[in-house]
Amino acid sequence: MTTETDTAEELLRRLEDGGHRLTAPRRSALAALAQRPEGFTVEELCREVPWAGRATIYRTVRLLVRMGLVCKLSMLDGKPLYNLAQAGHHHHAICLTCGSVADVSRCGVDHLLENIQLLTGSQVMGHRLEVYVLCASCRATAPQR
Amino acid sequence: MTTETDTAEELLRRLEDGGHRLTAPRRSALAALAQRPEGFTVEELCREVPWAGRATIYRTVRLLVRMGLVCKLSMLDGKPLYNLAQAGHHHHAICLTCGSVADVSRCGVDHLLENIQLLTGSQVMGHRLEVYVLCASCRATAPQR
DNA sequence: CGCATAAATGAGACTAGGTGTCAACACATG
DNA sequence: CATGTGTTGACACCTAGTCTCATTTATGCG
Ligand SMILES: [Zn+2]
Ligand SMILES: [Zn+2]
Ligand SMILES: [Zn+2]
Ligand SMILES: [Zn+2]
Repeated sequence: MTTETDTAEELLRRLEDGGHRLTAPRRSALAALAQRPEGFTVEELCREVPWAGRATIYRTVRLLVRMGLVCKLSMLDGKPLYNLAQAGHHHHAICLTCGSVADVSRCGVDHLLENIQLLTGSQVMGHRLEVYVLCASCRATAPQR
Repeated sequence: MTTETDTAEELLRRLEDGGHRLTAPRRSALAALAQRPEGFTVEELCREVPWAGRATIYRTVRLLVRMGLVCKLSMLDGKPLYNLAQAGHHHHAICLTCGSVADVSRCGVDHLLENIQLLTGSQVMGHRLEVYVLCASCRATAPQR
């Protein structure tokens, strides 16, 4: 299985492959980030790596998002949340109670997008789908009342 | 056909029905809002009704969102955009060029949501689907290069 | 109508989330 | 070693939004 350290190493490798330098602040940010499979905010990272500049952390996360290594998603109220990206196009099932994020790989909206294109004459450029759930373990600990 | 004034009147009526007072700032905010079928930001409303307090405008929009009369949606970068709600559950096709918002009533993701529920054991509580498009008129004026 | 009172307002402080600037620094390369 | 590009961090600044609290106002009741 993949450990958090492996994940951080992998991210570092990808950064390097992309022609980016592996600096101390980046290593720390990636290490902190890799330990949070449940999703994170940039401010949380800043608090976990206080000796690195806030702007640097934001720049690092933005870089990772642009490289497709991290996803920026949107909670129901619009608040942003980040998480490590799985490969390829996917959507997110976010638990409203514990905040865990499950990636949903199979995209079932292609048909809807085609319809929109046909009906409105518009060209679909992108889409965002977030599903807000009560995850299995949260259902177990706090059953439906 | 429905004019902007009709729209504002309708919103006022809905507010009143909900037990809310019809104050001058609310009337102005609704009037401004009704003139923007293409979607708006709260800051824009504030600029259009400068003699009403900023907090009041935010409170009014929040009220309308909670009453389901206005939708808060999310651009690709996460920036919020508001628009008048059509009836019932729907999604949004947002033009990246002109910012117009087309409501998409028929929801095609039910099947996907069912799958998520079955596969992960989680209970789907809500979802958000935004489609980013190049609308028909924007395609016409700035054709695909 | 007049009044009580709860709802609503507005000024302004505050927060989260994020970008832009710029001088200083770190490296790699010739 | 010189030079140039990538990166950093302090800090100012921005949008979006909430909170407080003293003051005002809409509305229902007598
Ligand atoms: Zn959960
Ligand atoms: Zn998709
Ligand atoms: Zn358009
Ligand atoms: Zn839907």
